Amino acid sequence: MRHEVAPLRHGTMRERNLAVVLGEIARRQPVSRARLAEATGFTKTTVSSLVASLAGAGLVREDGPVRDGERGRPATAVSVNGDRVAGLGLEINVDYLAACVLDLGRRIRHRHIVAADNRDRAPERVIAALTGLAARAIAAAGEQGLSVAGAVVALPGTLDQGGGRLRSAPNLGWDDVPAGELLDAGLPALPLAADYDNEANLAALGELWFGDGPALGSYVHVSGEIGIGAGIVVDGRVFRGAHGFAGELGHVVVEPGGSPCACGGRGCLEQVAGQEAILRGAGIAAVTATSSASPDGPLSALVARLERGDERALTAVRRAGEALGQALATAVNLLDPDTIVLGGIFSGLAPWARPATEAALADGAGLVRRSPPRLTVSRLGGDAAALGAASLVVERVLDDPSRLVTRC
Amino acid sequence: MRHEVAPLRHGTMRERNLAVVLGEIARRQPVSRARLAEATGFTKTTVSSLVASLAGAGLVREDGPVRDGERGRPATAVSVNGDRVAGLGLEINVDYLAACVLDLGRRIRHRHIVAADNRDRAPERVIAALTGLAARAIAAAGEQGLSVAGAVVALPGTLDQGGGRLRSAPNLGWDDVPAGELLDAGLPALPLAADYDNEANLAALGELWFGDGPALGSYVHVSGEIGIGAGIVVDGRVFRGAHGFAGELGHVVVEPGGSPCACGGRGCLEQVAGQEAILRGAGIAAVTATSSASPDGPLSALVARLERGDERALTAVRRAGEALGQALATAVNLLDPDTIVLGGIFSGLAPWARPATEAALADGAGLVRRSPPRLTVSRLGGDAAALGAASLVVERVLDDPSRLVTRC
DNA sequence: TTTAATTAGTCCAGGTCGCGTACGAATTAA
DNA sequence: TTAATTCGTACGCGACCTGGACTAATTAAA
Repeated sequence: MRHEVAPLRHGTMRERNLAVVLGEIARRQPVSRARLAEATGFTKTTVSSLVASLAGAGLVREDGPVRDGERGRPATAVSVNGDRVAGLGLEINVDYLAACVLDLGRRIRHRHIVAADNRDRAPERVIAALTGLAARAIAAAGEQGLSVAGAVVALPGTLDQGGGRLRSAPNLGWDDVPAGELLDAGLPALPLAADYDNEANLAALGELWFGDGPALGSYVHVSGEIGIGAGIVVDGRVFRGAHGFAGELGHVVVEPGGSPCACGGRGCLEQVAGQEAILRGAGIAAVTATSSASPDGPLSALVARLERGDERALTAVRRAGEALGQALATAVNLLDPDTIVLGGIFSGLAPWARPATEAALADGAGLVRRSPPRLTVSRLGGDAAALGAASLVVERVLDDPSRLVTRC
Repeated sequence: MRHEVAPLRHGTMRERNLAVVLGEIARRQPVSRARLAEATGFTKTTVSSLVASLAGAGLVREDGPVRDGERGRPATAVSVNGDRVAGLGLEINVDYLAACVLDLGRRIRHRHIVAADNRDRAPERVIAALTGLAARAIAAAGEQGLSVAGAVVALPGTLDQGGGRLRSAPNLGWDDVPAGELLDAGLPALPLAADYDNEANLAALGELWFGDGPALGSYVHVSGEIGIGAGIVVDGRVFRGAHGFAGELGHVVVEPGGSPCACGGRGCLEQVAGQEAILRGAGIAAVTATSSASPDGPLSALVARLERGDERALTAVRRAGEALGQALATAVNLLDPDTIVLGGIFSGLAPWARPATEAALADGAGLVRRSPPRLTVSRLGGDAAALGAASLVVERVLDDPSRLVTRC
């Protein structure tokens, strides 16, 4: 099975070269055409032509003359134009909906989170609520002179590759919902087709652009919520496996023969370190659909107990951290990342869980590599996936601006 | 961190298009230029020009007229020329050296395995022996009119990305050996630079071209020897992780708190299902460097006991199979492959180990995906990695023939 | 047997796009 | 004011794909 290689004609060449120059501008802005020519290897002529196309599409802007070196004619700096094109990120999660708009400079231009218990609500109604949010976001963007190029939607469950069909979302109580179709029907037409992805994958991308950034290298981002997922990012791209189900960290077995899990296995990580398991272990009543109207009610109760030194809570959280470290050690042996990022509930519990996680990680992923990977804690809030989704739109535009450049 | 996108000039376009046409020829051979034009979307003119370049380099051959449809002028079929260019695969392993030559049609033109206990032998001497094998292989290819385009070397240990520095090869007793440099010095100059990779990765590729082929989809290939490694192949390409250490299946923990492992952990898969552990469990004396002059001496002893129904041996092998299944379930949850391929010692032990492996796999990797991946057993012999290495050279030529095409 | 239809491959003009050199523009140093 | 330096553009060139016309080789029908 060979990786499909597409025929290259002049048009494709131009498209790719637009992306090359735009990428270089994004990386070095503000930057002169002369520097771009040096950096890319193109001639100044070619750079000028490409920049002109990009400027025509509003993707790039001239910033006026800038003295670069000591002598000679001053350069006209070119930068990514953050005031014309934007990306829309949407998220459906268990207890909220979120939308955010990012301009091409990845500045947040609009951000709206609506608390709402979506468990066992009809998918159609939830999706209608989301498209409403989307319409308001697009309008808000418009008021700032931004036109939205495309949207990506984060969904909390396993998706069929491509179509955006939500195969199962246990925490939502949804099963085999054609979320992609429903959303395609409800969203306005945009230059780029809408895309759908797992919440864990997009939260991981959010970390790349709004967390520690490129310093992360290749990393595994744990998004612990009621379930535990992991987004695997290699070289700036999400690793999805053959069918898009890669990164199911929650069902790595950490206690062979342990308590049964809904997945059919026994001793899965989720049974030890999932939100419900931790709360149960800490002696806090399990959350029911009705009792959790306030988003992190039970979690803040847990944190309160931890802060006051409650032994039972500490033990439960430490055990969860240890189990997480064991599962992560396995992931490190198989995936060899530079960094592990703890997100979701684990970022809030990190002060108490992290030592155990780090110890277990060092234990299990020691000598094969030189050293275990760095362990960092996410500083992102609940809508990390929406941010990641919007970032993905921005990345798509930067990676292939040709869709927005008028052919001449 | 954006994926580096290289500027595209006319030359690059031509290079890529040569690869497109050559790939299509390889996929459909024998095939007419007219069909190629349809399949690729190029005009007939362009196809003719590209085919002429490829033919000039000896990569492709005209096969004479062939009646394709019912009416009309008969086509001249074009095929990959298997008689001019070849790839060389080399392998250093614990108890043998191997070389093989593959023509562009992936037919084996030369194959030589030399049994030799390389444990604790000086790296320089082993590498000198291998370059001797290589010289003979290149000569044998020459006698058949084949010129060797490049070589890939399989090494049994963890490698630094790129340079071919062997960081550690515990089963060889080698530590931080500049294998790449030594081999570069000893091998004759070839059009393509020599490359180095882990034995497990290359054995996995061997499976792709000499085992079940594309039907495997994305897969994890287990190469159990004294250590246990896994080659992860997604979309026809090896997944290496950030530093090239991905796929260390042997150090996945299957018995938390179990027996200590050289890696610093406890209860690693290798401690339960590695060759030494199985032999110990079956009551067969552990292998020492001197006692294993005959390659699979102790293993065939084990198989003999299994065939005669020895309880102790059966128990050890079943336990190993079960542990392997547990580790693989974890790998499935994280990597989401289509298929698992059992290679190395596990292919010989499959009749006894497989049921336990399959059960454990189904247990741990059940409901998150629709079903656990297919489990198959490799039919390849010991030099799977050498075959994979030579295949990789062939794949490189097919993926980028421009190096061999004389610029005009 | 001739004629029309059909399919394969080549030839030649044309268009796109990057390359290279030359040149004008804008600025600093002498 | 003049020379040096650097930036960006203009214009001709060459690489390479496109498209239509043309030749070649064969089958089906008249």
